[in-house]
Amino acid sequence: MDKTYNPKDFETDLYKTWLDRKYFKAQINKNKKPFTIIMPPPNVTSKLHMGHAFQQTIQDIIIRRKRMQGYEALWLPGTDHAAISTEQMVVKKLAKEGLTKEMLGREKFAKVIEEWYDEYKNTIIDQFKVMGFSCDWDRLAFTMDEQNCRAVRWVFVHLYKKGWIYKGKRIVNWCPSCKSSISDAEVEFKEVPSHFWHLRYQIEGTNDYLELATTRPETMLGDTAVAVNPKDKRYSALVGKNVILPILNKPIPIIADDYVETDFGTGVVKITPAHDPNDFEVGQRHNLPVINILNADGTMNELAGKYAGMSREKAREEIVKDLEKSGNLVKIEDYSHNVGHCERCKTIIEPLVSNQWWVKMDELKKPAIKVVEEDKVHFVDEQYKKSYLHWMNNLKDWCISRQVWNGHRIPVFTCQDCGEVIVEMEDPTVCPKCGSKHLIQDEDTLDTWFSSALWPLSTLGFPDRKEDLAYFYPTNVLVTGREIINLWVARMIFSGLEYYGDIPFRDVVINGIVKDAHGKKMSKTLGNGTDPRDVIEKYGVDTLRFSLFDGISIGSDSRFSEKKVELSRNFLNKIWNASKYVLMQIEGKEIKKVDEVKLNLADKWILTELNSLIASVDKKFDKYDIGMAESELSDFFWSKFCDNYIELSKSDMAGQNSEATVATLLYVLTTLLKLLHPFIPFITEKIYLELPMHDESIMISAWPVEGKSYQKEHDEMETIIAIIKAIRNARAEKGVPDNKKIDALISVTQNEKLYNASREYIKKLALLQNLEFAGEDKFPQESVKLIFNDCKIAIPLESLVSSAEEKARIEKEIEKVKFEIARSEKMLANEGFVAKAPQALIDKEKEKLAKNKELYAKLEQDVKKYV
RNA sequence: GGAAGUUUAGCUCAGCUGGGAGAGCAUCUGCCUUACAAGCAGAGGGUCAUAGGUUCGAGCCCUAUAACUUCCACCA
Repeated sequence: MDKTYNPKDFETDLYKTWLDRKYFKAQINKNKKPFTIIMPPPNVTSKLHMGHAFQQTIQDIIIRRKRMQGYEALWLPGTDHAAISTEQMVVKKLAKEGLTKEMLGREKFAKVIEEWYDEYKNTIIDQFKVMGFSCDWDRLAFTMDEQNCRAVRWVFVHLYKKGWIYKGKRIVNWCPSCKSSISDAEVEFKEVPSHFWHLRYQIEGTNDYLELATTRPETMLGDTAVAVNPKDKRYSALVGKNVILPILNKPIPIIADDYVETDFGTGVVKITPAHDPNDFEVGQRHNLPVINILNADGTMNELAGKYAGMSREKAREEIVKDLEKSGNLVKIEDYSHNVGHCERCKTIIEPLVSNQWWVKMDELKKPAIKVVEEDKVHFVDEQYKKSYLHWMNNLKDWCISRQVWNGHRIPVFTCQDCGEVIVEMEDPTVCPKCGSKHLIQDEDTLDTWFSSALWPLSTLGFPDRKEDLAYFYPTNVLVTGREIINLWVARMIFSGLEYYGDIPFRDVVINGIVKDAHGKKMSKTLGNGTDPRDVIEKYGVDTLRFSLFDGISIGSDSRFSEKKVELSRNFLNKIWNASKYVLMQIEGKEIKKVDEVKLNLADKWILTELNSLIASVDKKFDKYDIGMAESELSDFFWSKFCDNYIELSKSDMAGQNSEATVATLLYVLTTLLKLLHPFIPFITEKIYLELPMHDESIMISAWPVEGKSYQKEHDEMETIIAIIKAIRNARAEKGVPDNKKIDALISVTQNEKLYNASREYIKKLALLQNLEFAGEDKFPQESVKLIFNDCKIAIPLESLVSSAEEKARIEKEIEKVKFEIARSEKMLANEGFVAKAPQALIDKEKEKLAKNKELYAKLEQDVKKYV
């Protein structure tokens, strides 16, 4: 083994070996239980960032443990085609060459997109491989691959025939920059400082005016009514009359509708059905005309008269000016309000009426609500269950058409001759009704989430192959971010239920966000992100992986800092060195198993500790509490194994029974490496392969289970460790430097055998030259005396200890014990406590009291000698 | 506007169905002890956000308040 830990030397090679030996492969195996995770597909064009490193490593940790536990563990990877953002990037690239997608036409454009995907497809995957992810790469899927296209087509046809997909005019969120509709879930609301423009519309046939306020004055061109609340007495006489719309000088009706609040603004609302979702509904109720005044790119259209062709911003300016000129602008107030922005390009969303494809949600959502209510799909963090249900219960129909070219094209064909609409699995060549060959496919493509919703199904072969589905589906756990619970998780749930008849996954783990050292979200624009690739370059993959999980809970946001990376590096270095030490100790020795040797006290202690560790780590894993599992492992490794056991074992190695120590060292180290393997796969494999008695790889070795425990010896060893600590403490307090070995005397009142067996442990760890057994009468006056329940220890320190000092020290000790006794007595004297506290607790308290009283008596006796 | 989460040592966070406040880092002290100075040993450091309440007993349960974070809705 190399002298220093240098991950660069072996990480890449080990991964190659795992790939060559096909350890990540999973296939139907009737002798094993399956355990499946489908990877949330990153965008094809993305590069590894901290979010991926964190979220995907969670899955790798889970799947590696399950594989070791003997499950047929499948982690199925894939990438997403990210239709709109890719299209935007490609369009931008084309623009540099002076081209537009229209110049290329649909077919050629699709080719350019494909080339783009081909170019980027492997970058993210390669980086996932560097991370050590144990995915079954042979199953690598893509949301635009053939299987997905088949699944999308099947589902579209299925829903269409059921009558759950329909085309309809509705208000959509229109992004003038993407030139497409986007779903509600893709709109981000941000508080924007703006104004309230107070306008006045003249009441027809009078010189009176109605005053109303608006945040979007330019939409007045599309006004087809003004509305008041039917109960509002101020205006009730006016309902049914008309007002004159300024600029256009045309009459529009005054209507009454409950939607208007009497106490907000002036209680009068202008109604623009084409450009506001609420106004649209009001318009429907009152049969108002719908006047769309915008083009797809956000400029004003021909219905805007003299403003046609202006941008919406420019039009607003001009209209306000004109209203002011005509005296119809009453005042302008500052007003800050929430404005919808496109999640992708941050452009302000323009609500407008258009003809789109929709999925009816009323029936789809019902079973999807039920399975979550009944915890068949279990949100590991309960709070997300609530928010999921809230969202689902208020779910409206889903707008699935997008006006971009990239993506799954809507498979609806219309016969140009007879108007027949054809929706089938295969593209039609002739109209089945009239035989015409004049068929035209719908121009739109589907929302990316339409295909993502089918991900757990399509990746396993839906709708064609059923064997993998039968074995690996439902998958066990989905690990994803909270921002896509509604966009994605919810849609996978109703999709799985409707199209395959079963839930897509049992557990949903929502992971937090990795923030920077100051708790700020890592973002490209702020430039505060740490690039995981830099960390890997400098410290290796294991270090990065480890640093992401140390002491965090995966559901809450965590902070990442180089400091944490260094701490992780230190721990991995510790593992390396401890392993090096173990290898040195066992070299050339005959190696037996722990159940074949006569174990020493320290061996029994660490084996017992190890058993509780295994139990506790398993428990944490099963709760997906993997950050805590990791810290517990590193605590154990560093403090219990290295600082305690290895140090204790040094004296046993020098003694008669070193074969037990050798066996225990190897067994404990091997077990710890296995437990740590899911977190840090490379270093654990590297060391594992250096150890004797290993299998062909740690990643396919058996996950540890609890062995035999030795509670009595364990507790005895704990006593000895406490004594060692007390001596060390006394040394430090008296200023004895560690490089000075001293002598000590021990007087044992009971369990002499234990102290005989532990003498070397105490000497070695408390840095003693000699530890003599002697009667208390032999204790020199000038010494530090430590009193325990079954022994007393004297450390003669000559000039370092004066009687007065030592007396003061013991008196301090007495005070402490007195305090303890008082505390116990007070508790036990409390009638309420004795009456209501659990018996076990009362007994424990009584026992403590007795022990402390005994100790107190001894200390009192001792302190008298100093009078 | 509605909801959720967080608030514990200087920093990052643990703290189980209520039963003596924990770890790591940082700080201070002593050690290059033959695996490791990226290390070892020891020490100091907290009114558990605030105010009430329930209880024999509250970091934990209840109510209110404050600060930060997030999600949902989108009233012109």
